[in-house]
Amino acid sequence: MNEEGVVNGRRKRRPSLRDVAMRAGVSPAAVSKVIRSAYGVSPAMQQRVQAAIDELGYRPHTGARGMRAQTYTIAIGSEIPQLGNDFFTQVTTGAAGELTGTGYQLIIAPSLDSKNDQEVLNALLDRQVDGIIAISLNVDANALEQFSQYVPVVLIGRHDQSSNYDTVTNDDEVGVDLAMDHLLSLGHTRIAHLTIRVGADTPESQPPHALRKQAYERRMVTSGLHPRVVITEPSENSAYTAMLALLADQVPPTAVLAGHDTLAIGALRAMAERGLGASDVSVVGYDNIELASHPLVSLTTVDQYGVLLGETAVKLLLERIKGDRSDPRHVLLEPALIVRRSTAARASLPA
Amino acid sequence: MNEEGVVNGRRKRRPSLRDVAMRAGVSPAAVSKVIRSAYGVSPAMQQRVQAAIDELGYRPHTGARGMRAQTYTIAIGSEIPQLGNDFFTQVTTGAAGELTGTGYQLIIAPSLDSKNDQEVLNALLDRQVDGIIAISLNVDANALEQFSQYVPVVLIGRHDQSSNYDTVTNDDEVGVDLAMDHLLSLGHTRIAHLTIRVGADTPESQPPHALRKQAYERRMVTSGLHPRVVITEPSENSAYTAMLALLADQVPPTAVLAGHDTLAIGALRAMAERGLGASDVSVVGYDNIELASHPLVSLTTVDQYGVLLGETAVKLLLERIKGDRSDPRHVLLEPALIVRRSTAARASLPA
DNA sequence: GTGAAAGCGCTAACAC
DNA sequence: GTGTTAGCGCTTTCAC
Repeated sequence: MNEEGVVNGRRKRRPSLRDVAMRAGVSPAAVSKVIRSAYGVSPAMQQRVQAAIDELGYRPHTGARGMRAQTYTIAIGSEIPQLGNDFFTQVTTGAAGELTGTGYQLIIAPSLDSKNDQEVLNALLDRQVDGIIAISLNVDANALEQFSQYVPVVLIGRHDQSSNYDTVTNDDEVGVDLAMDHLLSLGHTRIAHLTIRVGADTPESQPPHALRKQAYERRMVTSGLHPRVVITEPSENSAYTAMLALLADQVPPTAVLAGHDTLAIGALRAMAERGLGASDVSVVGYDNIELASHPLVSLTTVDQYGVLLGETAVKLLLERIKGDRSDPRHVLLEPALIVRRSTAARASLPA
Repeated sequence: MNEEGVVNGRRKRRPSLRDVAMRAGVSPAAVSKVIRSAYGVSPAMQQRVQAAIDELGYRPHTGARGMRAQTYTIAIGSEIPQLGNDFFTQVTTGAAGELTGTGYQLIIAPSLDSKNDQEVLNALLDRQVDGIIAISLNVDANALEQFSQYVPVVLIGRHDQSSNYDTVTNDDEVGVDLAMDHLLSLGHTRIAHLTIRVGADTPESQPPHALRKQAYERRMVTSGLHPRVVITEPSENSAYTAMLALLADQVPPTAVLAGHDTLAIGALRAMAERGLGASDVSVVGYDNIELASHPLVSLTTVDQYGVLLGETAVKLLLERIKGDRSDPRHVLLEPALIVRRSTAARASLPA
């Protein structure tokens, strides 16, 4: 079990390109060409080299490669709490799927908290990744402009209008409209919006929650209704508390549009405690997290198609990496409304 | 916005150690010593070099570093579906926390499916990571022995008894005993075990689900009861279907011990549809995923303390990396039972 | 089509 | 204490 293995902590060296060249009796340059399947190698040479590679079990050293060329590594930067988010898994699945067979390896660089978000991107630059996908990172547009000078960057979920990096987002306006259409058609008029505080952002960096709020307000006004926005912390518990307050109001809403599913689920909990159902107060979320589909929750919500977002992000990166494109793309994908049991026609009891 | 920026796809080069040396008017070796805070640098030298580093915004090139020394990168290898698992997030949080301030960066290398699990580890070797934490990967003990000849490896959640790599696991036997104690004390006797198929493993590689099943069977037998094992696919939906079948049985169980929380939650869904509660059939899960604590679910479950597992794994890796240790460690941590509302005393209705 | 040689950015061994 | 040198593993001219 230990022959040639680890001897008092000293570790094995892997065969290098030189080793392969010597074994095959050819030059290092020839081997390099073969592993890159570059032009100018005879079939015979290809054979000999490949044989040596197989015999030695040779694999290229990514770090060394990265010094002259690429590392064949695409990275997703995100915060650790996001990892548990179903939306994140969807994006990752899409990205990994799109990369299969390309020779690129996907890695995820998690940041412990928002203070380290920028540092994580730096760590990726240090490691010479070929492309970066950033998701819900607390990094402003200026910093992203800087990063994108060194490596192609795609931002997911934010509507920045940068000329140096690309963005892929769902169309929050459409998503909100779908949700509002649904609630209005069910006869609701007192529709409140539960959302989170959004930092003072430049117009460059439009976080989704700001857009959703604007879309909500616009739609309420054009429908001749009064917007009612409730700000809460981004936790289920805060939403729960906020909803309790709303329900205790003199004129409580008959429907709630939540900024995202976690808030919606907090609201549902408050309703459950008060013994209220969907015909009393209808609730719509945003994101279609896994819990939303659970029969005990059954939340009507907007699905952003995370897998598609991930696939698209990778496509954009590969275009830039190959040099096929240098002008920015800002892709907007259509979301869909998933109707479940948390919404129902308005009960015609009170005025 | 574009001065010195990206010009038709060509990207900026970052300052190198040489650039810093020239700027400070010293030798590259001196700069190298400063950034590694090695011995033999005068305070004056340290000052000059640091100033140049700050002015240029210099950061070391990880790939180049890795050619002679380390990459200061620790990697977690896992399958994508696991990312959404709260247990995974816990482990990652623990690992990242333990690494803060050490200069090491944590990355996650996700494998799209179990066929690629070994390939992901190879990709990490190619990238010269300094240590690997493997979680629920479909890689046998032999392969891990091979990998651990090149880089320190810690396996989480499996009870392999390798002499070359370390393991950190919760004590599945204790966990099952805690759950069984609880169910037995509530008066349950017809206790079924819902679990997933486990590959034909060598005795070397004991996957947790095999151990949990064995512990369950042993405990049933020593209690004079008949074990009843139901195998299902590892999805909530399969568990749901399996549970429906169980409930339709002539003599349905009064309690179910699930191999993990997702199975338990599937079982709960089946019960909810049949209008059954905890006093009809009590359900215990394993892992304490976030959803388990949700008031609408409230699942009694075994908590493996994922954060602690992650911290421990990193400690073991750092010991090996520093060369402090070369003999294997196999750490077993005590889990705890979290009692919630999915378990209750057995209703004394039917015989 | 193939090989020799230089160099990517860094560290380690050794002069000074 | 500081600088010089060689070389890690690879790619890339550029001769041949």
